[in-house]
Amino acid sequence: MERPFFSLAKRKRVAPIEYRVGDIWVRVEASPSRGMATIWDADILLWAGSQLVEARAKGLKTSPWLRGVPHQMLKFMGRGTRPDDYDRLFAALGRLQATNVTTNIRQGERQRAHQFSWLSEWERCIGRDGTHHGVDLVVPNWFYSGVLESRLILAVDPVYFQLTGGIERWLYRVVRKHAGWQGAGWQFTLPQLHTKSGSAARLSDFAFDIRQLAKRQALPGYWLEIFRRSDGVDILHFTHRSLLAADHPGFDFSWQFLDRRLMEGAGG
DNA sequence: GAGGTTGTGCAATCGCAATC
DNA sequence: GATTGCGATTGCACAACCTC
Repeated sequence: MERPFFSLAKRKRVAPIEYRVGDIWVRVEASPSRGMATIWDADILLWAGSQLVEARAKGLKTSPWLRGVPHQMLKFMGRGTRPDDYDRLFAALGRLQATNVTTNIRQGERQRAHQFSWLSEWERCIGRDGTHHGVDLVVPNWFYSGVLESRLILAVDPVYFQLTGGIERWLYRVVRKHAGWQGAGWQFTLPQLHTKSGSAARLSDFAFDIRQLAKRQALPGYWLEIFRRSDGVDILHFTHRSLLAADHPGFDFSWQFLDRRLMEGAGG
């Protein structure tokens, strides 16, 4: 998810994402009518993954076929339950099904292209009397096996659903993956982050947004700092708050307990 | 000319009260 | 508890301007 698989914009995006770093490449193509799946649409995949993990934990039989109640799905994702929210949920399902991803990530030792949609299919279940019985959806086999075999979906962090900005959400995923429990934290140049994000914004706009996030310390549990390298390139450095020096203004030991609980939840 | 900052448009999202 | 209506707010993308 740290790769540019989703649009970070809330507006409809049709322009494809092209990403290539070293041997790894990703191309995401959107349906002209529906637009590209967004990072908010990806919440549905988190819901699907959590349903599969929960069912397995209860010893229930699982399959790529899932049935969801829209109201419960919206609650899970921390959304409202207004008519607009239901419409957005169905629009999101459409975008996930219509967005086409081609990549060579997760191909093991072989280098070959893998093409897929985020959802194989979905449909609203409406009875003869017009009553709604939820939503049926089928997740792709790679997603299904990835969730059950290799824990593709990490613990669903409630903090994540509270992040409203697309760049915020994406950066939080990057920071959680890379900073983790690294004592010295982790860092990327802003051009690197811009490329990784697939953002349609200009580098200068993107850099401005990142600076604002660092200024606001917008990522819960992590301390963000920006400094300029000798060659003039800006660097974003991030560290888990509980790993900062005790006299550091961003030090907060309480985050250690919260994140440990989340990680234990992920690990089972 | 490149990169940074500010302002604007507009779709998406939110807050809250009312209604079913 | 779930759904609806509506005004307010938010935030992404873009353009214009500024600074170096």
